[in-house]
Amino acid sequence: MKGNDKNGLKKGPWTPEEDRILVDYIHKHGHSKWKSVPALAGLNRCGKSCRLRWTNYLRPNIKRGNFSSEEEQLIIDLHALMGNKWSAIARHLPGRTDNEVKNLWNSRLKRKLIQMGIDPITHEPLTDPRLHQLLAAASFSNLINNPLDIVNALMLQSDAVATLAKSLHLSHNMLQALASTPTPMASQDPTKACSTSNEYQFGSSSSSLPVNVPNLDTTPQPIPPMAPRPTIVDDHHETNNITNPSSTTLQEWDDFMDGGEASEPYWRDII
DNA sequence: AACTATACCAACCGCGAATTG
DNA sequence: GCAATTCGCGGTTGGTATAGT
Repeated sequence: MKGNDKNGLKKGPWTPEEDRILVDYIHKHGHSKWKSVPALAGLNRCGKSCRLRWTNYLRPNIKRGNFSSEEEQLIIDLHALMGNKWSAIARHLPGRTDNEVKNLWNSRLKRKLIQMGIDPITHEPLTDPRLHQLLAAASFSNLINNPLDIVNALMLQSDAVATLAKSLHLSHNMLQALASTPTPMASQDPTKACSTSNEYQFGSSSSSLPVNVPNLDTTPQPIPPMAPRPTIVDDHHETNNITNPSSTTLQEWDDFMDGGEASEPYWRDII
C-alpha cells in the first residue's frame, strides 16, 4: 500500500490526529522505550518515526519560524568550531532542533558563505579552483545576475588569503602550545571540550556574540575564532558591506592576530 | 495561465554508539 | 565478554510553496 512500509507501518507526513495521539501518550506515560511507544499509543508508525516527530516538532518549547540574524551568525560561528555536529550546535540554540539547523545550513547559510568567498566546509577563504567549483555547483542566479558580486567575492578572497597566511602562524602557535602542555584536553575532541563550557565568546572584538550555553557546569572559557569569521549580513545590505572588503570582520581576525593575542602563551592559557 | 526552476522543510535511511540481557 | 537491541546523529530524499519565464 502506498505510504506504508513492508511491515504495514505508515510512512510520510503526520496527520494532526496522529500528532494528538502521540502528544497525549507522551504526556501521560513518557517515552522510556520509543520502540514500544507506537504500539502502546495506538499509532501505526515505527518507534523511530515517533521519536523524530516528537523531537523535531511536537516537543514543548520548540521555537518555530525564521531564524534571527543573531541565530544565523551563531550557527556559522559554531559550525566553524564544530563542523557538521548539528545536534551539538542546536544545543546552543534554545528551541531549535538539529534538523532545523541542518536544513538552514544546507539551504541558506552554506550558499551565503560561498557568495562571500568563504569555504563553508573549512571556513577558510576559497581558493580560485575551489571557488569556481562551488559557484558552479551552487548555480547562483543572483551572482550571475549581478557580476559585481563575483568581483566582491574575489576581492574578499584576496583580503582573506593574507589572513590565511596569518592563520597558519596561529596554527603553529596552537600546536606548539599543545605539544608543550601535556593535558588530557589536548587529545580530546574539540567539540566535546567546547560543550563543557558554560558560555563562550568568539573572538576578542566588541562584535563578538555573547553565547549563553545553559545547563553546562564547568568554568566559562573564552574561545577564539578558529577560522576567519564571516559575518552574515542582511540581504538588503549585503552589497554595501561586501564592496568594502577591508570593513569585513576578517579585519577582526587580523586585529586578533596582530594584537599578539594568538600567541603560544595565549593558547596555553586556553588549553 | 501554464510550465519550470528553485528554495525550503519534514521525514526517512543507514550507520555507529550506547545500553541491555 | 559478547550479541542483540535501542537510540541518536548526520546525510539524503521527496513534497510543497514560491518565483521566474
